Amino acid sequence: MDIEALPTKGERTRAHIVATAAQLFWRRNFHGVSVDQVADAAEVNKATVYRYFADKRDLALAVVKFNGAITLEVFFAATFDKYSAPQDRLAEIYRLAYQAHAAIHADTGDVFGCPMVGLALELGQDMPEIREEADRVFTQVEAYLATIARDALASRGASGDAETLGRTLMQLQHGAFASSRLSADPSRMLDAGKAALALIGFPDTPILEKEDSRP
Amino acid sequence: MDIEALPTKGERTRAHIVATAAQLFWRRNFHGVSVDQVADAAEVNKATVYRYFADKRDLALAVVKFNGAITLEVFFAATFDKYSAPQDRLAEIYRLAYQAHAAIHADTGDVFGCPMVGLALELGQDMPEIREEADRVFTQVEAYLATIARDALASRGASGDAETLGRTLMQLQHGAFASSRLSADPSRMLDAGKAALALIGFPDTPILEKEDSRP
Amino acid sequence: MDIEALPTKGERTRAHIVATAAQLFWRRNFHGVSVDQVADAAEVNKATVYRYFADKRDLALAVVKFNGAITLEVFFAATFDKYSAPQDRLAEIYRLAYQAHAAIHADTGDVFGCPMVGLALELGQDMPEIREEADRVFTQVEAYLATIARDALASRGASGDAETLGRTLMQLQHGAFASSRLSADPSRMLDAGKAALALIGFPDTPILEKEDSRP
Amino acid sequence: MDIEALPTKGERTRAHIVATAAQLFWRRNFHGVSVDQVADAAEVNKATVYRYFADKRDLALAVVKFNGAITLEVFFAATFDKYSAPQDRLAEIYRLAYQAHAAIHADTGDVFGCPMVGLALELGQDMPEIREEADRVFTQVEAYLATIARDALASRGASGDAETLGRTLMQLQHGAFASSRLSADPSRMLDAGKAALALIGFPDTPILEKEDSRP
DNA sequence: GATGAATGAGGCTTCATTCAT
DNA sequence: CATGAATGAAGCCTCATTCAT
Repeated sequence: MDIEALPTKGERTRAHIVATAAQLFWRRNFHGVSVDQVADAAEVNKATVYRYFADKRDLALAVVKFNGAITLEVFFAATFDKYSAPQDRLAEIYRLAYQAHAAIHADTGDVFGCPMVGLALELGQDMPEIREEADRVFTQVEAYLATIARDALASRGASGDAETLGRTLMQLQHGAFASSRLSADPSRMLDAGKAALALIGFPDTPILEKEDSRP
Repeated sequence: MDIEALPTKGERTRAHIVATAAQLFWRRNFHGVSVDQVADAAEVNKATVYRYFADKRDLALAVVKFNGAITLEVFFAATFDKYSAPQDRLAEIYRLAYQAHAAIHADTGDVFGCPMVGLALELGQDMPEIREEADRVFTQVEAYLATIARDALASRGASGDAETLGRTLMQLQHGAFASSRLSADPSRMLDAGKAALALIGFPDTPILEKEDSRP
Repeated sequence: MDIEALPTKGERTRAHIVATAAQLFWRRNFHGVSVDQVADAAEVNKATVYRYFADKRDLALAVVKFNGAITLEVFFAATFDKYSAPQDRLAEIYRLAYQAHAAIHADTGDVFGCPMVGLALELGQDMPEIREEADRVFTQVEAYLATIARDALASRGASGDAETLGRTLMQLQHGAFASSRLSADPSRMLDAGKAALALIGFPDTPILEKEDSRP
Repeated sequence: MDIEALPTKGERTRAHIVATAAQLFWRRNFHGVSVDQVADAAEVNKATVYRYFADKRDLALAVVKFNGAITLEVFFAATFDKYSAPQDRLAEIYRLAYQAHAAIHADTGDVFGCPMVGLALELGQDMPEIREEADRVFTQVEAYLATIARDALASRGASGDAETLGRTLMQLQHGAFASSRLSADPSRMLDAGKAALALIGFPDTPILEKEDSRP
């Protein structure tokens, strides 16, 4: 993640290209961004892009892996380190997602949804590796959410299938990204977050500090 | 919907092109299909496509409208005509979605997810009309689902916010399509269906005929 | 051959592109000419080239076929129509080859050799069809030369194997083109012509009218 | 020729690159081989190639010189040392050429013809030095063949122009390579060898050990 | 009115070559 | 000195779109 810390110049260049492409693909999709634009944005020559990636699709795969790593590390692992109560963890995850989207929305007026799903839907048929990579990431997401579910059931002394609930939470998370993007409204993320907290039996956990102050 | 029934030849040709493009865009995305391929598949000359649609994006918009109409009519309106109990309606909606995906999966080995979301994510940034059209459709979907929620709450004598529940059901439906496609596994649709039925308080409603045999 | 006479506009365009490319590939080789240059020289858009040829190599194959047809028709069939004595036919063939090369040499200072062999050597490993097409043409050339050999043996009442002699004449013809090009000297064609006429037993047949006037 | 014997490491590296490139250019042509591939095959860094050669074309020129040296030394000088009778010398030359091609054909299924002519035809227009270098080599080849012709005429007590015959033999040799490559059939070399031996008046000299058994 | 033919713009990719360590 | 890294210039090809019959 920390590009500066990479040992060789080549690895730094590669990581810089991936991070740049991730931004562009997220905002304008795979087909909406040319390799020229990636190279320009990354301030490298186009041939340098091809030194590190076999082709544009290979770059997309690297971007999906990059996004997957961020998702798992920044959204889940860090949250799990920071909080231990399941409702706090789930609230934090939605809070982070909401804040990220709200910031971008304030900046651009748009909501870009989940960058992995975007790429996987656009390229999945053409490039099964991308779909599979995304699937692998979401299997891990599901495991994190199942842990939250398990802990929540335990803390409430309730019985239930944590794996099934984990899957539902994961699907609801997909829906949160999709409906936020389709409606261009980041607050859909909060709706989903509340529903998710209700699903694990903690309906009143706040996600934002003063969130219910709006009419 | 019934192309044969349209009054003029022009309308039939146009509808035929839309239906053909809808299939192709669904399976191979907008950028994965050329206008040539649409014309070939529809067995019309390419210039004929441009007689009915200003450009390829205009065709995509027509496809989203077409898909929206099918969704609302075939999936929701028809289901509401056929069933009146909320749990039966919800089960039928997921049953239809599952069956459609399972058939395509058996045929192609792939799962293509929601065709509107696919196009909207691919073109949304470029073409706000498409995103807005999809949003409009899902607002109606949400209304149907809120009706189901309202009826379910009423039939159970339970209190709760049907609109909020409708939104959750709609987001879960998005998640069902997304995770089915990402995992290439239509049975994710059933997982979501069960969760949805549980959400409206009818957890034991079967979606398929003999699926409720617990081990 | 007569482009004007082709029935459809498309066929005329295609034939015009082939003829243009044949010139360019002959003078500057396959890799020395870009598709842009072919399109410019033919005064059509580059995409028009790709309407008629799958790719640049497919164009090269068409050029080899075109050159083969010219060789067989203009050099051999026409000569066989015009003359009946074997020595006259052989002399005419070398005369035509010499004159063509001498004219180009006077014009450009260069000698370009056999256009089929040029393309076949440049692309043969990559594209067996081209090598095979050229081989097919030279099998027919060999048959024409075997006929000359047979007639020559018969007219001299000599015995010998016309097929073997035909092959030698064909190989000598290859050598004539090669050594003319390597030395940039069209008169090597005359050297080979004289040797060929000697091989069929008519060593004193003149190829050019006053050719031995030079010191 | 013997790379190991070269005095300095630089000379050895250079010679090694040339020999490697000669193989690659022979089999896949000049434009079919990238400098990267040459460097990889020679197991040197690409910049090392540019240390020894101004550019890729300069490397090609070195390759032609290398091939010319081999041709003159291995094929002609060595043969002239080994045999003194003209028919033996000519037979040996074709034997060597045939054996080399037959071995490669057995190995790869392909016949690659004369490596100098290949490069000269591909680059001749672009790089006159290459054409001229090849021409220089073939002038020497022609001289060797004229010596054979002269000796053959003398040993048969026949009169005739040895220079002219030498040129014919040289052209026939070109034809032998060309038609072998175009037909992908090394035995064309033997056909030409027999014709060459007939031309110098020794038609029954065998090229291979047991090939003269007539049916 | 429908279609074969044509086009301009731009995308992806590769290559020979040079730089900087 | 040798090498990993970088680059500019093209080349091939495709696509959405329009023209002309």
